[in-house]
Amino acid sequence: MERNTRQRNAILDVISEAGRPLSTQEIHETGRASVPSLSIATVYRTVKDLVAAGWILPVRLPGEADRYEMARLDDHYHFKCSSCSRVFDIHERIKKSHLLAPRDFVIEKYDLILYGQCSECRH
Amino acid sequence: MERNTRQRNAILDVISEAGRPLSTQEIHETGRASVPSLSIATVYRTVKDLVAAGWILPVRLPGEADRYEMARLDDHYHFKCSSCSRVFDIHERIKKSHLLAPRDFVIEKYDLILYGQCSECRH
DNA sequence: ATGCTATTGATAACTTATTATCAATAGCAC
DNA sequence: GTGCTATTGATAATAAGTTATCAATAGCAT
Repeated sequence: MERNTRQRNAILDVISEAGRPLSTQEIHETGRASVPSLSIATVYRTVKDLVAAGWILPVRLPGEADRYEMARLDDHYHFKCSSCSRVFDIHERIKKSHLLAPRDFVIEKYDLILYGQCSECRH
Repeated sequence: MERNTRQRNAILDVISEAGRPLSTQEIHETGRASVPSLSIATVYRTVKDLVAAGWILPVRLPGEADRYEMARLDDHYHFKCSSCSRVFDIHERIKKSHLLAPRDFVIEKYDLILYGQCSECRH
């Protein structure tokens, strides 16, 4: 990541303006608006570099390819719309004391994923 | 699933006695104790049939192959041990009212996955 | 016990996501 | 503007999990 290319700028712009985790396909399609020649290979390469550099984080859902979003410090979880397949960030607080396991298990972290209809699809 | 074979009995026995979701590898390895010739192809075929018949359910974790457990009616969630990679069922109750999303989102279901050290690995 | 055929075991083929390859292109220091 | 070389685009290759193929085997009805 030594040079400042149109492709990299486009990819980081797409991710930072999305406000939700994007798949490599979504990044590719949206990025082509500003760089029509953008290759899926470049998306994968750049995403990999951005993760390594700590700018973005992978969002993993069961049975699905990774999505990516800007690295944030506040913890949050995710909502996947069953209709449009888009994933949204949920910033509502959840009390960790409600996440229970048997007393002899030590909880280090958790993943909470909600599924349902997003505001645009629920009609 | 017309005939009652040693392989199918072994596979269903392994899953029903495990008490936790098993990967196809775990089913294969454990099943070989009773049917040494058991093929991984038979494991996949039988698991597929058992899911279709409603006897077992797939348990999906982010970035991992499906595991399988007996179909149960009570809802529960899962705990994955970061050390031994085994997944356990957690039957502690969680109040759904604590799972929040923006008011214009409709929640249909959720997945909660805890990660940490199981009782055997926490030492 | 026999015969039909569902099932099995071994392995090739496939799938989907991701990475590697390499000639052509384009940042950027000069 | 030049030249060096990092980066790109197109595509082949890879990886891991799962499914298909097919001859050999083994349930089970008779």
